[in-house]
Amino acid sequence: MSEHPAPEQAHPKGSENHEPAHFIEQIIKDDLAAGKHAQIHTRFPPEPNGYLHIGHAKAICLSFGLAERYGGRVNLRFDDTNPEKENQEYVDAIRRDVSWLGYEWNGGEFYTSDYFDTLYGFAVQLIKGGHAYVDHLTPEEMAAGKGTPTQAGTNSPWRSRSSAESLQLFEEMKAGVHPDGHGVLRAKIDMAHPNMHMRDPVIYRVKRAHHHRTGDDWCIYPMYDFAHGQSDSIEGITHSLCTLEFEVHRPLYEWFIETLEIFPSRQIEFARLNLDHTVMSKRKLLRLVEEGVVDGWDDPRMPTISGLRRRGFTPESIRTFCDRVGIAKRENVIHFSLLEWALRDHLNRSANRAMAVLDPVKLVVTNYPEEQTEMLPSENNPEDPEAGSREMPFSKTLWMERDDFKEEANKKWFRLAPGKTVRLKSAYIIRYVDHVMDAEGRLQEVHVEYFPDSKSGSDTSGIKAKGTLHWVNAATAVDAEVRLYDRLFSDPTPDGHADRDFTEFLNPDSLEIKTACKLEPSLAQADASRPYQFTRLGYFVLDEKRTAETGTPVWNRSVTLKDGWKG
RNA sequence: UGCCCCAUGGUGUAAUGGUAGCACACCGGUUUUUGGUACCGUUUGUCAAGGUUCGAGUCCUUGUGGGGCAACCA
Repeated sequence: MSEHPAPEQAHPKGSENHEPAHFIEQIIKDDLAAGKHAQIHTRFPPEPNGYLHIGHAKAICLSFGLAERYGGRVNLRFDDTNPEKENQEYVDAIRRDVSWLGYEWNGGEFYTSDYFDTLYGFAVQLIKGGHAYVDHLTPEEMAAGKGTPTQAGTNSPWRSRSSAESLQLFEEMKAGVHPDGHGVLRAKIDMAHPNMHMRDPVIYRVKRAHHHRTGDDWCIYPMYDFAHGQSDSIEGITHSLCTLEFEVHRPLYEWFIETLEIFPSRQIEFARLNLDHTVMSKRKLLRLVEEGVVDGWDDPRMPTISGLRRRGFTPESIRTFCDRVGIAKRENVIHFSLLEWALRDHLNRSANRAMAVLDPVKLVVTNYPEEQTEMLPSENNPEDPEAGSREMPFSKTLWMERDDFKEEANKKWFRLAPGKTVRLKSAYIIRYVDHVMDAEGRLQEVHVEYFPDSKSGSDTSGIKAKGTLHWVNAATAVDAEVRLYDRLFSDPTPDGHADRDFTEFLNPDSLEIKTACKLEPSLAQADASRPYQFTRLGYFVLDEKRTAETGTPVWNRSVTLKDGWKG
C-alpha cells in the first residue's frame, strides 16, 4: 500500500476555537458545551452489498473526521441484515477502503448480526408490551392495506390478536415452523399516520438464506428500521449521521428507542454527494460491473474508492475534496473538476516528474555527434527541492510528441514547426531544419539542429525559446501502454432522465489506449504506489493489475495537467 | 393533491437580526526551461410577494420551484 505523507490536519485536534464548518458540527459543539455527552461517538454503517464510492467517502470523512476533531470515537459497523445481498468480499473491500482513506475505527468493528439475539429480545419486549404483532397478509395485501400518502391505511385482521398468540407465533417463526413469507412481525403504531413509515412497519421477516457471518443460525432477520437505531443505541452512538432519504425514518427510529427505553442516539441527516457525469448508486454501479461495461468495481473510470485508487487518486486528495464539498441539507451536484483540482493540488507538490512520450515521432538532432550519449540532470520536482534530480540520457535520436509539431503555425504556437526554435526540457535549445512525411501525409521524423552552448543550467547562447518540449532518448526508452480516461458518461446527470436508461449515456470514448508509448528509463523501476507527473501531460500511475495481466507496463492517466493553451 | 425536507454567483458552501465572504470553474494579466505551479485582477448571487424591525439572506405568512416518503431493501 502506498506511503503518502500524512495529510495536513485541516483542523487542529480538539480545537475549541475552531469555527463549526457546518450545522452538524454546530450541533456537536453545542451538545458538548451543554455537557450532554462526555465524548461523542459516531459510526459508519455500510451494508456489505457493494463497493464503497466517493459518496461514501463523504460520509466517512464526516463521521470519522468529526470524531477525530472532537476527540471522540467511531465505529465501523456492517449493516448486514439482508443475507441475500451481502458477502465477505464486500466486507473486506470496505475495510480496505476505509483504512486506505486514512481512518481507524477506534471505537471498534461491529456487525448488526452481532446483535441478532438482542434484537430478537427487543422484538419479544415489543410483543409483550402490545407494541407488535405477527401478521399473515401477503405482500400484495399488505401494500393495499398501507393506503397511500394521501389516504389512510386499514388495519390488518391480525392486528388485534393477543400478545400471547403473537409471541408464540414469533417463536415459531424463529424456530422455522413457518415457511418463507408466511408470517412477519409488525410494529403496532398507526395505520392512519401521515408518515407511511409509521403505518405498522414490518420489523422481522422469515427468510431462509445463508448469512455470511451467522450461517444458518437464523431463519428470521430484522428489517433496517428495527436494526439500525437499536444498533446505534447498543453501541452508545451519540450522533448517528446519515443521508436525507432516512429523514422520514427518524420518527420510527425514535419511536423504537422510546418504546424500548434504550439509550437515545440521535439521527441527523445530510445531503448525499452527487458527482456530475457519473452514477452513484450501488445498484447502478453493480450493473456496470455485471454487464461488463467496466473492468470491475475498481475500473479506473468508476467513482468507487477502489476505482479512484487504481486511477491514481490519493487519500489526501479525496479527503481534501470531501472537505471542500461541505455538508448541508440541499441537493447538490458537484463538478468532477473539483475532484480533479484536489488531486492536482496534492500531486503538484508531492509527485516526482518524469518524461514520457505518448504518441512518439522520431526527433533527429542532425548536428549532434553520432555515437555520443550524455547524461543531463533534471529536477524531480520544482515544487520540492528535496526531491533531488536524476540523470537523463540524451543523444542524436530522440522521441518527441506528435502533437508538438505542426506544419503550419502562427505566432501563438510555441512548439515545433518550420522556422521555430524551442527548448528541450533540461537539455538544449533546438531549431527546426526539416521534417519527413510518409505517403499518407503522416509525420515520420522531425530534423533539428541544437545549440551546444544552450545546455540547460549553463546556457550562454542568449537565445530565447518560447516553448519547452518533453522528450525521451530513443535508445534507452522503456516501452509502455498508457491508458487515458475520460468521464464515463457524456451526460452530466445520466440517471436524471425519467424516460431513458442511464446506460444510454455511456461515453464511448471514456477509455483511450496508447500502446506505443516511450518512457524515460528511470520509470522502469516504478511501482504502483508512486504517482508521477509526466511533464506537460498530467499525473500517471502504474496499473499493477493490468501490468500483471499483460506483462508490459501499463500506466493510467489520473488527471491531465490544467491546459492553459487557448490555441 | 397528505406528511417531511430544501431554496445564496455557472457549481459547492459560509454569513448564529448589523459591510453578502470563501473555494472550484470561467475570463484577463505577471512570473516561468512544464502553455503546469505561484501571484494579481475582472465578471457573476440572497426564488417571489407581503409582514415584523432602526435594520432581514437570516424571523413570520402566503406563494413558486426542487427533492423525499406507499420493499417481507438498506
